Amino acid sequence: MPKLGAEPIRKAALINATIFEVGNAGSLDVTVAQIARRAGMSPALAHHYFGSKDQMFLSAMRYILRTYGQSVHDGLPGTGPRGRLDAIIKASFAPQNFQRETVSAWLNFYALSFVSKDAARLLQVYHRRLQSNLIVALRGLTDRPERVAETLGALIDGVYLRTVLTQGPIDAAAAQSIITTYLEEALA
Amino acid sequence: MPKLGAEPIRKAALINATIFEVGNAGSLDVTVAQIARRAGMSPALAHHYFGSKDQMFLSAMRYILRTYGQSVHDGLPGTGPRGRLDAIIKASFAPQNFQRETVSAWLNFYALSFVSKDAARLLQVYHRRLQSNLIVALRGLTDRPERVAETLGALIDGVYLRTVLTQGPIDAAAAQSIITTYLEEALA
DNA sequence: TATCTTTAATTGATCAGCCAATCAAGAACA
DNA sequence: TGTTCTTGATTGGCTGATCAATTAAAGATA
Repeated sequence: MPKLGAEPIRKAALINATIFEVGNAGSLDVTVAQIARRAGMSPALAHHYFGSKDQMFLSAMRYILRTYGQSVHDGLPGTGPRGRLDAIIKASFAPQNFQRETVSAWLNFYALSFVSKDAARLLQVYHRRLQSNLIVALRGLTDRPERVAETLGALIDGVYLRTVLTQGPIDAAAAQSIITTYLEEALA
Repeated sequence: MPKLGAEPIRKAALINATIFEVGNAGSLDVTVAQIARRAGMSPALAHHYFGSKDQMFLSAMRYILRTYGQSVHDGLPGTGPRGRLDAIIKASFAPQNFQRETVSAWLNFYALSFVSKDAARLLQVYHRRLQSNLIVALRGLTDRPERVAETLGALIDGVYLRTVLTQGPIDAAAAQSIITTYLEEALA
């Protein structure tokens, strides 16, 4: 039943399934068959659309990074420098970013980026953009925006990681409050 | 040629090989055969000593955490509260912790801990101990040691992650300077 | 000392099953 | 007709794991 225009739908389903399965397994040790089955199609079709398992991983990673970048961008206009800053922080701790599977996939892709040139490049692009956003937002709030941006970026990553790794329910508010407390000290 | 007392040697070799192979692959998608070959023995022997692939992963993780905990403990006596604090920070950014394979394995185990109860427990133990060390060291330096310890712990993780993910040579000194700058602000 | 027994170390052979990937071919639309 | 979509069948190879069998050391016996 070849409904035309299936490609983007199938690809999206496969990317979703990839993130889910990777998150569920806690590692990249998942099979194309698993992913394809989860996405409701045959393994052959998955290969047809992505060519290889590696490409599926990369596309999933691209999707995750794009989604995050988009959520930052959407909140960005903000009012004044401090508004911009808060928008970035808020986006970083949005509920969607705390979904188990997303986080697990994220971590696995981090690890992958040590080895895969493509993954490393993707990560670097996202990273630089975030950093540049932070620096712009910090101008006018401090006389060393680069330095504060570096610390703030690392702190966001660290707090995010710990929040997510800590067992029990996720407390996004507590996470954000650590960030804002730091900012109050650093911008004072 | 059964030289008695081979067990600890073989196990150590396997753990080393596990970390190396996981780090090299950038994921847990490595085979027992790969690991065993790297450790210079047959896959059967690897199974003989560890029972299963999962147990090999867990043992490798245990080893990494123990090594890190030991390096903190070794530097700990320190002189006064600030000495203790610096010892912990120094240990966290010691050269051994920046080895590619170790970091990659670390990240993969983080991801694994979402799914494996055993891995999660290991991580929690290490985490709590580090946190408690930080709090003790911070007493007398601030009137809210818990709060600062939380931020500091997250910051160490974040800075570590970014240092390691950034392409090019590793600048441990720059990493440490971010931490100390934060401390100067927070303890002022 | 010589021989027997026990035990640890080690592997090759083997298992059923799954792997990623390819391809030819069928099915449904334009 | 031609294009897109879809899969079953198939490929060669690798998977984790088990087990029986071999080797050599240590300990016991005489």
